[in-house]
Amino acid sequence: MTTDATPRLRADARRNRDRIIAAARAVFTEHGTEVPMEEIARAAGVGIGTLYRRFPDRESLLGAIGRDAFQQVLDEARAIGDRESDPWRALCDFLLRAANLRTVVRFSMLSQRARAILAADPEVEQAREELLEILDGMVRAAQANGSMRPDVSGGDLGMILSIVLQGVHIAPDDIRQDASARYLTLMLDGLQARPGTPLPGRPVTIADIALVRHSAAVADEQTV
Amino acid sequence: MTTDATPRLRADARRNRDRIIAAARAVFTEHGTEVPMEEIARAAGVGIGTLYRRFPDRESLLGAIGRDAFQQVLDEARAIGDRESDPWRALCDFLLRAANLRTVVRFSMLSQRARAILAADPEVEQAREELLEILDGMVRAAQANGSMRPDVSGGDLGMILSIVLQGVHIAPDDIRQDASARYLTLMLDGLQARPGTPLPGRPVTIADIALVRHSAAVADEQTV
Amino acid sequence: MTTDATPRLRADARRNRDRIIAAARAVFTEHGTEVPMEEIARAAGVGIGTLYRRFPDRESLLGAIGRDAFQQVLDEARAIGDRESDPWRALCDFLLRAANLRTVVRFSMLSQRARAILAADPEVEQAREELLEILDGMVRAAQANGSMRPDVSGGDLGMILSIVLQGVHIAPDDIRQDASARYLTLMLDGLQARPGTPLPGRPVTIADIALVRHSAAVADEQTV
Amino acid sequence: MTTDATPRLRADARRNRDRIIAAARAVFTEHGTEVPMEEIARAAGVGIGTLYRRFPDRESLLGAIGRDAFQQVLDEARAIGDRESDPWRALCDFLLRAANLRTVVRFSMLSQRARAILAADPEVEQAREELLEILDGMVRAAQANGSMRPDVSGGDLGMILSIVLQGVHIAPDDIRQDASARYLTLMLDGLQARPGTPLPGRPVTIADIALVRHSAAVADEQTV
DNA sequence: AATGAATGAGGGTTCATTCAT
DNA sequence: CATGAATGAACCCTCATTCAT
Repeated sequence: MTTDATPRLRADARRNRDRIIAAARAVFTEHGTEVPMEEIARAAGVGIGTLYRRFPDRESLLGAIGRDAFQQVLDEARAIGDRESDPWRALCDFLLRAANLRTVVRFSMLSQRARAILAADPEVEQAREELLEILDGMVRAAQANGSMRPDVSGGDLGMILSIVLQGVHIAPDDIRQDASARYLTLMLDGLQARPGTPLPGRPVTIADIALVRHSAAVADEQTV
Repeated sequence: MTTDATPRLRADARRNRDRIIAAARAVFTEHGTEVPMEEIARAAGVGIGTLYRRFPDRESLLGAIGRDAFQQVLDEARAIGDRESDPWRALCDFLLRAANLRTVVRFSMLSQRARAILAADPEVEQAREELLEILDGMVRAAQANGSMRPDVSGGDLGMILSIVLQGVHIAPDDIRQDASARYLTLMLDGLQARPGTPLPGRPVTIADIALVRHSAAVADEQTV
Repeated sequence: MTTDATPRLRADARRNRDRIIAAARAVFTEHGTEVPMEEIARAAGVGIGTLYRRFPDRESLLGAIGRDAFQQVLDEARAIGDRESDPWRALCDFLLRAANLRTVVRFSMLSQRARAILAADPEVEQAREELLEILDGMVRAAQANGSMRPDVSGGDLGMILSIVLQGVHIAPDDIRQDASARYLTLMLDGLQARPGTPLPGRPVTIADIALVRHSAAVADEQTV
Repeated sequence: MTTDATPRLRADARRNRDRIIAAARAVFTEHGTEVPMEEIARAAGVGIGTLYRRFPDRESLLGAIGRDAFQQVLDEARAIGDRESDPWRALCDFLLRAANLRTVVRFSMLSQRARAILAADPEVEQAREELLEILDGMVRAAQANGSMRPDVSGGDLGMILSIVLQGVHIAPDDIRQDASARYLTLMLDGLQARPGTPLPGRPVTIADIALVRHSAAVADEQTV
């Protein structure tokens, strides 16, 4: 469940670590990344001291969850790449499945702080880059065989994924269940349009959004 | 700039009030709705006491900004309705202009707390409802004249707007500038598709998302 | 209403001053001497600025009220001394009437701060001393003619007055109305007892309690 | 020292809790119930955080002290009832001993807030009621055997106790030491007087002062 | 190793007092 | 003069983190 180089942990310590990560993921997702650490400890059923023994501060906990999450999405992406030969289908498939993993990614967008932490984590950064590469490959291939409009690039797909995965807060539960898939599908229909309406801005390449570290440090929380 | 029933305020007090609202809007947008009040005061160039004199707590400040923001968007919507006779063009126009106002709306999605405050404000609620009605009218008209796919409803547009206005955090500034318009345009192309890919879920009506108050109270922060 | 050497005040200023004193007396009595100054201004129907123009700080307001109150009690005491020749009757009369003025004195017991302010006010101090002298005279005379037990002194009567004027907080209104008079009467019956139960401690002279300034400064709020 | 249902506290925590209660009792008595919490923490020799961990707010601390205090007085009352067969002697004994505990009761009269808190505490309320019952029993018995004047009732004794326990603030320390006992003794002599001076008001029954909750809520701080 | 107690810095809010209108 | 706006120091309380049991 984690990719840390955790040398060797007593069985019970290992168990505690996993419970903490799972609890933190749930609590962060539900109440934001600024919840009291004590609440996480409670949700994990451990003492606050134990939580701090495993994760010396909030950052390290966020980092661990982020690594975990990116790794899962990356695995998914690789699997799809291996299995699906039609690039458009692969892209749709990946986006919709990534949507299924959205909860594990979303908290990374909740706070400036969380973002900075993830951006600073080399392991996260690397997974993210590979993910973008895969997306870019799918996009190029789909454009090459004419199934996708040509005025977008791999980075646009990353942007779209980010946008849709954030979810909405204004709808009742049942509608939220389907929301990501529903609006991703609309977006995908838009991506097929040829000729489509001219798009404002310019194609966003994966390089444009690769170096979160620097741009984000500057641009901070200003969002769009 | 505000819609409060502010009976009569000395000129300097009035000026301060406006500066506070403007500063708070900026700071909330930039650093989230939980920033220290002191920071808002500093940004507004007033003492913390002045801030509290005008807005007895964070809620009331959030409420004032929210009322302001919704009012602006609503005015825009009405103006477009009056001016533009082609419903599809009206819809595109409105969405893209609303995007220009996104920063003033976005903070309402930043925290559970902010959401609850806005949902509890009758003036906000009313503006929101009228906004949805206008959207719904545009959608019906556009569908009636064949310029929009029939498997969506007014609430879907509300959802789309919400999603896109949240913005992304992963891109450098110049790209974020255009992001909303760019992806809204893609989405609009998807909305023209006939026949489009079958959409997961069901059409979201404006009634579905009208009563934020209750559904949100239950669903809380879980988001999609 | 005041004894200040207030040179000459415009009629409206004078009116404001009196309204403030009256309002402050009421508000202090009802809510303690630490109420927000703003509340006093509101009760007086003046702006906070006006309040501060007349009384540069809380101390001076407390002082003014205290001087006023002591003066009233002192006038009463003198009048009784002039009118009543039987010392026991004079004493009873005075104590019971002072009880009627208790609200204007009581706040001086509410807070250490108020006490210190009054103790530091020469005018108050002088009125207080004269009051004690009068009490002492009554006591000596009553003891001389055999109507009062001999094992008490003038200071004891000051103590008793203080104690009873503080009132109780545990009773409903109607009972509180009569409480001071009722328990003072009991106390007076005790003071007639000859021979009475031996009293703990020693007679408290007026000298014992004259120099509030010093003893109180040390003993502070320790109360009994 | 406390009657809380404190499940099981680590030894050091227990020790801290007791130190806090003791310190708070002293500080409240000395400086009023509105002293900064920090001062209490300092007096107890603990950090402010520890204080708040044990007592989540000022109320709960006041409540704990109040329960403690009433319990002690009640125990005393019961013990005297068991040991002393002469009702008049029992009464005197009790009043004078309760006087020894006055500091622990007195703060309950310092502020409207403290009073409301105590009134709202069921445990306090119950102890108070039992105390009044005991007093009432003593009064009736003493009147039955002719050792007390008949024109008073149990509630009067409650009133007297309240009044005298409040103490005085105008005397130097050595005199304050004996004050309660001294003036209670005078009062008791008054209570023996047969026939005594007719008392203003009417006998106060224990029922009259039993329901602090309601009457006090209305009458508030107006005191006598 | 796990626990939960202790700590204190930091943010929210109030209010005494000063100052511009 | 009267007014009410502006200010900031002070106090309440929370919570991240450290440390004794």
